[in-house]
Amino acid sequence: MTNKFYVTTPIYYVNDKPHIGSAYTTVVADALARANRLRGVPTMFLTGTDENSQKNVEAAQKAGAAGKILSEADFRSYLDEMATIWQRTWKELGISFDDFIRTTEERHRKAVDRFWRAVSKSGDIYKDSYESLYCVGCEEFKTPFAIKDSHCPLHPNQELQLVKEENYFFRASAYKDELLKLYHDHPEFIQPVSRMNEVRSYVKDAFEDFSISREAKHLSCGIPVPDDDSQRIYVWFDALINYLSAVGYGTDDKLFKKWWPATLHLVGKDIIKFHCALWPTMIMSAAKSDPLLQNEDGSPMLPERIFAHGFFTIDGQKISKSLDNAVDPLDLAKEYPFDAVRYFLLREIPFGEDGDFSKTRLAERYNTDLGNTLGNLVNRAISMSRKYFNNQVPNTNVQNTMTALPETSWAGSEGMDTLWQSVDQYIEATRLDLALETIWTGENCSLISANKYVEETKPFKLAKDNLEQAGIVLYTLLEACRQYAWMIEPIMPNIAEEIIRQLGQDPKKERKQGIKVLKTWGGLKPGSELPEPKILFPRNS
RNA sequence: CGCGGGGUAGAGCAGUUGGCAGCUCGCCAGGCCCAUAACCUGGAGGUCGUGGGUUCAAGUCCCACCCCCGCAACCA
Repeated sequence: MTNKFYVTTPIYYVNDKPHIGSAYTTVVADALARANRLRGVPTMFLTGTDENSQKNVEAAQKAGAAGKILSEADFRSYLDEMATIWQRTWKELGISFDDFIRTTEERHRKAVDRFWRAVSKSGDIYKDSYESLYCVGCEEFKTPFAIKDSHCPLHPNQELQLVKEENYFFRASAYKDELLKLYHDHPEFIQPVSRMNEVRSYVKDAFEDFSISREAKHLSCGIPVPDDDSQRIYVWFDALINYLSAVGYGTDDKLFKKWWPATLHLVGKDIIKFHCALWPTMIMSAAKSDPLLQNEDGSPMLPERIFAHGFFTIDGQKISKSLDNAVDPLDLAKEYPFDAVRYFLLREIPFGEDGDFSKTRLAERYNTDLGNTLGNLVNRAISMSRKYFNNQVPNTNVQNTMTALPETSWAGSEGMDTLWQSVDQYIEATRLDLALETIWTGENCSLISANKYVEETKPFKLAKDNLEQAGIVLYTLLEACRQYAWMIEPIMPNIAEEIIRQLGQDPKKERKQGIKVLKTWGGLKPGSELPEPKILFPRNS
């Protein structure tokens, strides 16, 4: 692994505001970014908007007054407005993106220009007259192979359009073998495995050259082809390059060298072909003529990993506007602390699989996992300490708290180390669901174990006849809570900080000490003040 | 021969490299009283879709079959 973490989400079309699906991708990226930052890894987290699409034009048209012709300025202000909405939504949801790229920005245009010229110099762009069936739904030309009953299988009720025009083509097919070799040599390149298989068979059977431009007269947006103003770059060819332009390709070589290649592209399962097949071949080609895209040995600098996550249904049904079941993440944030929604999204769905979103289930998880198990543990530990130890963390010898009291199942500070190891391992594997599961119900020092430890030792009784032991147990619980807070920080940043504050510590100061210190047993100072606890997750009926 | 997902306790779901079938909710019984009617223990409840096969051992691998869900547009 490299010593930096550059993670991306897809750039989103701005034909609508964010819904729970795009929020999911973005929350996953955010949690991974936070986890890496916490671990001291230099992190770049990129998200943004895809603005050069005909779909956006249509949306802008609809948003405007009926019958009014959309002017260039109208479109631009629509894009600005939507981009603002997306950015604001992410901020309200606590998304810690480091950069937000818009494909209408100058820096992107420059990157695309440089990239196109590089591919062209490599001899992989040619002009050809093209007559083919075009699916407006997919925004792509369909090969005969991909057509069923003279319709696109993805959009069977939409007529395919017969388009005949001069276009530029990208010689992707020239890289087919190199691509297959990449899959073979780097099985981790595409995850989960099922997607790798899907992509591989697509490349083997149906991978052809891509048409990468459209005649400008058909489009009211798009980046002009370098040196040919009559053509506009096809939206996908332009969009993928955002991952380069955001880190300085074409504008800032030094910055680019710092961040590229991307560590991880997070994508939805619907766009894997573009990311897993087209994108690497684009780079392979450009790299031949652009040293900036080459590794030291001259090989192309490809992204390290692409992870395709699944889709949500809402109460078992596909997200659809006609059913009006699209869930607005901002609405959810009104009903629950958004940390709770983040927890739900990341805990509920095995990463990479499809999953279901239901408010009932969210309420259940909120009350049980969060309120009963975590919130209650923090609350009872602090309350008892305050009650029996003068509103302080028991002033006990930390050494004595590293092992459990006899005849209990608590695994001690070693168990806590083991828990950290599992958590780190799962985060590394992008399995946040498993990381959370382990923290909650695992063998070693999970939240459940901690609650059990209370039952086994009964500190509320010990306080009466063995105050020293009571102190040991309570210190153990408080210190465990401190560590739990840091374990869940990437997933629930606000709650984590709140727990730290309730333990009488300053989250910012603690964070500065670095992960190694945070993980070390005994970070909580014996005898320090404990403020009155507040309910972390008020029960919701 | 379209594509994809799935069939595991009443409900919702986990089950990495095959090794005594788990989690949450609900239900029953008990304990506890520090805490958010929260916490802990025990119990009932599963022929892991069906039929074959490989293996000392299969929910997990192989083969066949059955059933369910999504695939106009909006849409990750």
